[in-house]
Amino acid sequence: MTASRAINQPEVVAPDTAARVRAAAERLAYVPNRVAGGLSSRKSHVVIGVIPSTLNPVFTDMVEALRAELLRSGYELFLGLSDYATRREDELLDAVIGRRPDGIVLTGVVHSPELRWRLERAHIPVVETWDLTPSPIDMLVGFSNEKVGRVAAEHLVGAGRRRLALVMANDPRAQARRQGFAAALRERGLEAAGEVVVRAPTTLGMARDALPRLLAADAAIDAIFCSSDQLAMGVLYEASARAMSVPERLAVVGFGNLSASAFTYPSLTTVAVDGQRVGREAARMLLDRFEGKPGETSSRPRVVDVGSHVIVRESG
Amino acid sequence: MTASRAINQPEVVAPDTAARVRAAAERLAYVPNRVAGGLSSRKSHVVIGVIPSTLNPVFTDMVEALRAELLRSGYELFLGLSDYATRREDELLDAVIGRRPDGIVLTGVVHSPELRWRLERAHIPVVETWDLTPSPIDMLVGFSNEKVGRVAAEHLVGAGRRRLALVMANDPRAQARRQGFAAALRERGLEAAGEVVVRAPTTLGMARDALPRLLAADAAIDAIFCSSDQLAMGVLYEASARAMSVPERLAVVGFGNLSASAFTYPSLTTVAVDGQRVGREAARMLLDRFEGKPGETSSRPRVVDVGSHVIVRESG
DNA sequence: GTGAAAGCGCTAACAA
DNA sequence: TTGTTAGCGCTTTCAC
Repeated sequence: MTASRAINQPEVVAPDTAARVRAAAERLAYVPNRVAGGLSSRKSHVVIGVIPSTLNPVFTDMVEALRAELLRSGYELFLGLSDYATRREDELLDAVIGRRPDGIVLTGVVHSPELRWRLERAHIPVVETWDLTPSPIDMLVGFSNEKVGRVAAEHLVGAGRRRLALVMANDPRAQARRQGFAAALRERGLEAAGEVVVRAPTTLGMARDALPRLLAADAAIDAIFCSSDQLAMGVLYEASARAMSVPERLAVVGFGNLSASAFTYPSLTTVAVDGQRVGREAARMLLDRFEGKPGETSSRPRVVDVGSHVIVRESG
Repeated sequence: MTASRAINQPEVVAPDTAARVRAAAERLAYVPNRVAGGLSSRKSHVVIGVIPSTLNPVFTDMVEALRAELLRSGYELFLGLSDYATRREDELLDAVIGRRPDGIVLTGVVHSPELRWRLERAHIPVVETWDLTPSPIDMLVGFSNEKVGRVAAEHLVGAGRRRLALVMANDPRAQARRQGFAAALRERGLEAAGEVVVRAPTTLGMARDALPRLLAADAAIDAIFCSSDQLAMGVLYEASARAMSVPERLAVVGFGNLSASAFTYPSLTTVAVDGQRVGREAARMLLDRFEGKPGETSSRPRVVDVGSHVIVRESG
């Protein structure tokens, strides 16, 4: 017990006792077993984040900010990969909950009912991210994907485009963006001039293939909205290969504002979300909860909408 | 105890007993506490992978293959981010070892001496990846970064290029590629016509900035080798913006063969490594070790060199 | 400032 | 097929 104290709160132990413990620990290359510690104290100092795939760089800013913020308060972040598959997410979260992390950060708000029920019963603080819903499991930091689609449509129509096409991934959040885009067009008496849906995880190549298909259906399309900057880059490359000038002949708008998007040529117009803020807010919500005395209601709101906005660059 | 068995090995329990346990578990939304289970059985069924950053997509294939292969044998993969910083890696690994995972997968072979000592003492199987070293901590699946640089230089010189420049990240593996490149040039009586070193984690923008700097130092450079495809894409964009034709005026070669690299325009010549194989081999080495009876020597070699090769595409 | 007792939730080992 | 005992490595609590 004295050894435990010497390591975790050296100040309450006599200096020479502490020194002796330290020396022994050093000699034995002792690494505390935090599994046992966590089991006993019911505190793991671990948060597990679940993202669909490391392939998608759109989550990078969120993850890095989340990690940095948690770290400052002595929490470690580990990542699980759900592979864009609901079944896989269920399995993964069984493992995650079973590990009793102090907090869980999820991407997306669409989960199986069983998962939801388990998460609620587990009494582990959960932050859902990257989308909005009227019925979050617990806490939520997101934005309206539907609005992202609307904003993109409004921007393109406002810029005089009339034959607008879509290249969309098939994940639920991308589909929400699609819906918003279509709704905004309808309100203006327009409709989409074409659409290609690609399967997540997406690649640049899928987007390159999409352009000729859209053109075959309607050779006069003058704008394309893609569900991610990655897809938009693919369209940009294909346009370049076909010597279709962007933005004169074709406007291209993406989503996510990847760190690369400002530096493509032409640079990419995109609907941006402040990923760092998502990560930071999520971390703070969790940290608030960790510190809160039981029964005390936190001052921090449990739902934050970080919004989104168009960043106009050269591509449209 | 019967409940424990009913959940973990239902076949050894009377059918109706098992059914009653299942029903109760269902009703209570019981999720086994794998922390306690792991503490007791000394088996966590978790492997922790440490990568520098989710930002760098070069590790994606490795991570996905590693995850898939482990999953098939009932192991879960979690990821920790080391941020390209040795100090951070030390802290992170204290947390990792403290969690007593069944295995650890590291990227890179350069670690602090204390870390090495701790890892050895912890008796947790460790696979280092993405590089070679004569003195691995335990197991190793990698390739020679030095050779990657050589191969790139040989390819470019073989293609008639004579004024070769470099855009390199400052991480140890990129620096090894640089050394190999320089050595191969020296052996041919050449030397690098310019070099820009950028700080990891790198961005496309850094590479765009690098091109004018190289050109200012030597306007006649005819080839650039970049330490990653990401940087190479930045150079490609900048060349495009300056209307420098690639590959006629300037050859560009990257490293990593990102999924995007085949689909850029012009498509990117790169030195490729089979990341999936790295992940698969690492997983199998670990699984072999997990299954091995103590004292039994595994049949699988402890060091695998997966090699690297040039993929010639349009950019050079 | 130090220590002894109990227990976190589970499983290994052995007994019935 | 089921149950009992002990203990994984630590922290909580309380006594000294």
